[in-house]
Amino acid sequence: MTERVLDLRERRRRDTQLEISCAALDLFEKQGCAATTVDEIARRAGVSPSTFFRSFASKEESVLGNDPELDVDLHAWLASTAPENITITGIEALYERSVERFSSAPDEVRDRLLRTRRLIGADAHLRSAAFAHDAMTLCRVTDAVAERLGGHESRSYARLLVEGAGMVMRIAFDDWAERVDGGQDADLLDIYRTTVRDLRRVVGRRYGGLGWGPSACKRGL
Amino acid sequence: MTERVLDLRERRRRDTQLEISCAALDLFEKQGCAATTVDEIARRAGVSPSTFFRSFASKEESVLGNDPELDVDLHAWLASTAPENITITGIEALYERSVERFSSAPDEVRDRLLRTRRLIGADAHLRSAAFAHDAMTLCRVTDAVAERLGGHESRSYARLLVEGAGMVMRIAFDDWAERVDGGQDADLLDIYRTTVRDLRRVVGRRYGGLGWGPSACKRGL
DNA sequence: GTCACCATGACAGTGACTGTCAACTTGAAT
DNA sequence: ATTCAAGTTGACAGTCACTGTCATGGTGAC
Repeated sequence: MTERVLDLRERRRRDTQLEISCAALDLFEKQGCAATTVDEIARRAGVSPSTFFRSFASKEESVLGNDPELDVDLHAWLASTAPENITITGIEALYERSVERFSSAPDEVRDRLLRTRRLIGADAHLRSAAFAHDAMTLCRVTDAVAERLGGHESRSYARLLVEGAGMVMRIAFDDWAERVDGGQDADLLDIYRTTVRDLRRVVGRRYGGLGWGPSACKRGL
Repeated sequence: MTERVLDLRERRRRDTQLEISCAALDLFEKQGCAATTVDEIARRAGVSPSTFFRSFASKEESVLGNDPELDVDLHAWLASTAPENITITGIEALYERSVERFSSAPDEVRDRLLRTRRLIGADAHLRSAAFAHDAMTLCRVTDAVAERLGGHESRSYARLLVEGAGMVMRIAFDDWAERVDGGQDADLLDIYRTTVRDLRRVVGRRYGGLGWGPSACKRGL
């Protein structure tokens, strides 16, 4: 069994998955996620429901993709970076590369992302599913980061790093979709960088530095 | 129809929900969430499956509670705070009050929270559900905050505020459960405050200030 | 006592998801 | 060309989550 075989089958597998994702996206846009059945998606994609569930765990997952290169980048980065240099800045840089990949991807790919985030913005149920989907990804990333951090920092610290950066990415995507839908010709990379900076603006204050500590809260209400 | 009626029925309703939550918690601990059916939970709680679904949308939701007073606090705070004073510090203070409520709650209440977070830490599927559950709550909070912020800041900014604070809360809860399980007598409120400070430690650097910007990433890999 | 209201349970129905099995495809070895 | 091995697929049965409807019964108000 040479590599070529695996590559060939892998490629076919991805083709099928793409077919399913596109079918699901079309149907979700046309009639909503709730009103769409897996059978319908499978039929439109030209496969059986069995095959659908071999590729995706649920109809929601079928439109929620991941950037596979992100994983590769992450592990390369972790391997080449000393624990004390593992910061949110580094993880944000990884995500920025991913954003760049999307920005310079063919229109078709960028369009699919846009349509997906548009659905997520419009459908609460899908939004929940997207969060759940992210949670699993982020958990894997956190495991890898925490392991590399070793005793340097706690697992909670690793979670703050990873989930913080993930949050920024998620918000940037949604903001981008919202702006594009609003008629602006928004640039995804610009928005991502702005959101990263906004995070500093949001968090860049001392805790309790304002008059609104918990005690003031008690008094005020 | 006086208020007393509503109050009485509401109280009974809450009793039923609590009964269901406890039954679900027990069963999830004993045999896992996946191996537990809604029928089983309902039977143990002494209600019909119909009644179960009248209270909770899914078996996962049945163990994922919310602090109802948080909502009250939030709206009071928003009403009494000028847009330019709406910061993450304020939201963190609200959450801190909620944490205080839990910290000083009866053992039984605190125990239920602990057991829930323990399950969430151990079961990936439940963790996803918890994220999805949080997503809906955070979205409502974001709506309220964004409305109050008005034109002052973008919706993305509001999301960073709300989801950032929510992330800290979530991580603090899980950290607490993990420590308690590890044998330490961890204090929830201490952990929450530490996590809030850790967020500053994580984010308190300039973006791109390290040698690991995106371009370095391209070179290095 | 009676009325209005609402909570509950029974039930039927749909659709998500799982596991299994037989048929088929395809690259590889002879 | 034939055969083999491995993996992919679709068909099918089964379980369970979840929804909607309806009749029943309990409860407080008058």
